[in-house]
Amino acid sequence: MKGKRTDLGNSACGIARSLQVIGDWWSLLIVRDAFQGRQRFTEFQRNLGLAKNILSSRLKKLVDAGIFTVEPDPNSALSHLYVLTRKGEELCVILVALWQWGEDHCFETGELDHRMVDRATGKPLARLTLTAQDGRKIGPRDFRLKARHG
Amino acid sequence: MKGKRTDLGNSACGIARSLQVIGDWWSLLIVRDAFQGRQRFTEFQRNLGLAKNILSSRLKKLVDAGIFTVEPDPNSALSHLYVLTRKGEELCVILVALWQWGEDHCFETGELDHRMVDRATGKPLARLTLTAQDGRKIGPRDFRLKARHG
DNA sequence: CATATTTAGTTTAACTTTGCAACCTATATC
DNA sequence: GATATAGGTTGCAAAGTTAAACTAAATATG
Repeated sequence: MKGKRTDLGNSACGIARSLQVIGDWWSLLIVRDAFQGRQRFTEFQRNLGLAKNILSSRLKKLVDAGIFTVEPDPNSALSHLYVLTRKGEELCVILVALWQWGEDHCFETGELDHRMVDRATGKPLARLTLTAQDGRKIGPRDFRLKARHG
Repeated sequence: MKGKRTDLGNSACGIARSLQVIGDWWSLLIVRDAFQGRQRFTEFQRNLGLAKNILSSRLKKLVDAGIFTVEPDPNSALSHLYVLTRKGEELCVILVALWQWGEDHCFETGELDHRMVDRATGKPLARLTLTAQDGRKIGPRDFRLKARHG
């Protein structure tokens, strides 16, 4: 069996499992657009500029994975809406983590003209930081994976 | 120009910029392995089981992007070490966000046998949560993108 | 010293996935 | 009835992935 993308869906690693679902090239960008209020096939397609067959297959995969549900569109009988589930909404942490890292490391100074802000106050979100159970902030080398039983 | 992957590197979106760098199928898994202490080509290759040419091109891209530096191996003149830079270490937040989401949504109950723990205490990390500047925890619908100047 | 092994790749050939354009179907609107 | 819109499907070309073979240098072994 050659040329086939490795299946990470049975890995013991939570990161690999997540990537199996949302690690495709367009998936997280579709979810990002959904957070910005887009709901229809055509809205995603126009905004992202990806081919319709790819969008179709990604949406199918995301619906199968329980990240979107398909709802009827109250305004149009031939259109339907892709609505984020709870599982999909919880991807917000990953999106913000990606945004903050990109903001820090992937723009020239002054190049970035948007901010991720609190809807209530319009002020930027606080930075996501790794935190221990007791509330201590911890650094990038202060965590590890631990087997549960022995 | 057909069949070519869209370049997200000039997008105004921080998420798209991040994905341009670390959105490839294997890149974040290589970084994950680096956090677990792996440093050599062969260690990555054996552990991840990916083809060597793919590992070679991913490592090249990650070095170019400033996520790894190549250092000489003090124990072997023909081996060298891939060492995470500061920029690479700051991906920890993204990895933990992916881990926690995967832990919640991508395993059957009892299937997951590892935990992401604080190295000092051995206890699981606190959950990453979106937080406003004043410390309020906010939900998945309480943030948005805002243009910086008008 | 000669041979074998290890490390870190590169090259090649077969195969899979992605991407674009063009086409299709069903409903709605003029 | 003609046209537009939403949401696809199909066919083909390009790019990505794989395993396996091959290089080349450094080290280990006999």
